[in-house]
Amino acid sequence: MDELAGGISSRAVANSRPTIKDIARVTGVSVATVSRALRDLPYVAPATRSRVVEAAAELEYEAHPQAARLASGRAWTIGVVAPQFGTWFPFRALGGINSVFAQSGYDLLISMMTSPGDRRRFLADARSFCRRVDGIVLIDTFVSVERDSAEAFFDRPVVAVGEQLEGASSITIDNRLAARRAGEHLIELGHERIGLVAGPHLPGLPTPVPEQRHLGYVDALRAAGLPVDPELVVDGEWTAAGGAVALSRLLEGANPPTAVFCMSDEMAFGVLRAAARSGLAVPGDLSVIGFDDHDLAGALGLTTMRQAVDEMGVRAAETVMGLIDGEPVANLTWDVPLIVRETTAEAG
Amino acid sequence: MDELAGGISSRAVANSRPTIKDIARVTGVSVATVSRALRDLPYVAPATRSRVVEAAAELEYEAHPQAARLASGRAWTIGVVAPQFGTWFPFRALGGINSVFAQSGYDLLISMMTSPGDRRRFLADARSFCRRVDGIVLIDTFVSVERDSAEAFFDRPVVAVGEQLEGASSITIDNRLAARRAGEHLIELGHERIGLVAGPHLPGLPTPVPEQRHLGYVDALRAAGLPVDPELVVDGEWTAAGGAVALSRLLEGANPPTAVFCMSDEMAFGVLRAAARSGLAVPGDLSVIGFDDHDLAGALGLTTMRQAVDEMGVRAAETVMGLIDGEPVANLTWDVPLIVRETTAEAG
DNA sequence: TGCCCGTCTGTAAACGTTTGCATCCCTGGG
DNA sequence: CCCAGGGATGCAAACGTTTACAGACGGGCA
Repeated sequence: MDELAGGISSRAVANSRPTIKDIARVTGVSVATVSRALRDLPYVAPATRSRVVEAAAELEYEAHPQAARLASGRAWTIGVVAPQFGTWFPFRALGGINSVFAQSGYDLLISMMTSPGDRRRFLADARSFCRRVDGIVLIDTFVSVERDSAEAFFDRPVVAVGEQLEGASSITIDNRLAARRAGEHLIELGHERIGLVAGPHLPGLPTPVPEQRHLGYVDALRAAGLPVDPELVVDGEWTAAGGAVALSRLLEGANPPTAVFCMSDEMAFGVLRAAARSGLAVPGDLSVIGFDDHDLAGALGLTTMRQAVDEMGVRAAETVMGLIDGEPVANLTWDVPLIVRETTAEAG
Repeated sequence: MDELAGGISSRAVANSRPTIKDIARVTGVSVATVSRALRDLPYVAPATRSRVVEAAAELEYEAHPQAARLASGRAWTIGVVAPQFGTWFPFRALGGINSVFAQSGYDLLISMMTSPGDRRRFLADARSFCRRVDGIVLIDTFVSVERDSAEAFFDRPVVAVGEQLEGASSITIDNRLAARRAGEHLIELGHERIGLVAGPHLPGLPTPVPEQRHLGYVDALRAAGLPVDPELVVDGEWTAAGGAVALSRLLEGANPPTAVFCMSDEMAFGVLRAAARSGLAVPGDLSVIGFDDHDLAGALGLTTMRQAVDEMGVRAAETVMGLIDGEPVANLTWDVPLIVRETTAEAG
């Protein structure tokens, strides 16, 4: 305890930096006026304001955020909840979100759910988390599976990325449609046997994403009058290593596919590598299409469905700030364009 | 203004949740005792403590962090400064750091420097940043280039990842030695013409990393009595795309290399792809070694020097907490083991 | 028996802002 | 000339904790 009190940081804090009181004394106005002047509120005479601002600069005044937060009742903090922090998606989204808040005066409070239990635990005592934030961005949290109303549960403005939630704004993509488009691209190239490297359910994360993309894949086949062969659907574990294994399994079949749609780029990278190892030329012998437009997809020439994650993050950040300022709830669907690169070609 | 005051969030806050005062009233003790009981401080009778804890649970009391922060003078927040947030390294480190703080009661305040100007701007007014944190983790910020003392400048405990800084703890790797090891691995396999795909200086980020790794590469060649050919050193832009271009340039030379050392795995991925495109077998015709052990390196079979970024992040987090609690400054050098996979082989 | 000391508890003053309300002054219209 | 009204400012009460300090109480020891 003593150490806590006497540590480096408290000593530094104790070396009392100037407060608005000091500025008030120096300029001869009240603290109220100083506070108003410094925050650009109305009802401050221009002359007074400039005197205050000058004095603040002179004294090297720095506002004390904790005090302001207590007094104003606003946390000036946005909570971000993201799962599987090891993977690419939430990182990118976080980058986009951060770029907005960095300039807005809001801090970010991040709650990352790495292990299966984390999500349940977060949901269990979300209240203390909510207490410290003014708004919440949910990234692929799939709260909607268990609760239908965000308003009541979080008691804060919420924007959900990846799902729709009653009482919350949302930014989603149409997974089913995007997957269908991916399938159609391969079909248009003349492929008739198309493998699907699917991502499984992650333990503790009740995402509907795999189903939706699977349905889209089936939609494409059905619409083209192609048979749907369950042997062509293999689990890729959402990882590159899993993707590699998945392709080998696909190639073991009696009638292997000439094209493969992967539910994520990371799995597609594994497929690409496994193809090279098996001596299959891509796209000569095998066409491959991914999903995400991962950082490395461009450099590796992977044809894919682009999920503009950072842009979605930026929009999510802007949306939650809007909600806080009273804007109405809105649902946004983000486009998922097909990016044709060099891993897909006409069926041989 | 009215909207701000009347918005969703402030209304929610205004619906006053129970405070320690309420607990005090219910249990019939003073707020001081409640505060002590709830924080497990000594000098509280067991019976009293349990009554308080029960009442808190009953009332669904949640502490108000802002108030505690103001009163205690501690921010209960750690600042993390990271550059180039688009790349793999800082993300991973952040994941490691977060995993520690998630359970420690500290929040994270992240300052990401994306554009070249960001770093200068951060350094210019680091004071307001420092003001709101109890300790700082610097990831590859290279403050040491311009300031020599962290203590004086930041006025907070600092741990630097990737550089050493007077008055701060540090977690670094020996870039020169690690690069030398990479070179030696290739030399041991019998290679004599070894290309170097180098990362350039990033604008606004004065890192000594490229030089160090370049020196290590030269060390290895010199120690083996091999000639150092400047034509074998090419810029790979730190990106996969740049790596691909770099390899093509290397192959254009009169006497192309039989092996390539890349200063990052991302560049190595580009090299791998360019090799495949040129019809070069890896490792048959060309050996490739990277640096980092990127998430995808394992799945793609890349031989590399492992930089255990997440572990370094974890250690950095623990270290900064230790500093806050009065532990002395310490410098830690992390090991960079060689991970042999499938992209390096005996020179043909 | 008296004293000291350690445990437990309460009182009240911070912590540094924000903000509702009251006040004063000045200007312009009737 | 008076009064309404709005701009500019000050006063003081929050905001919800933490913590220094002071008492009260009881037990062990001289």
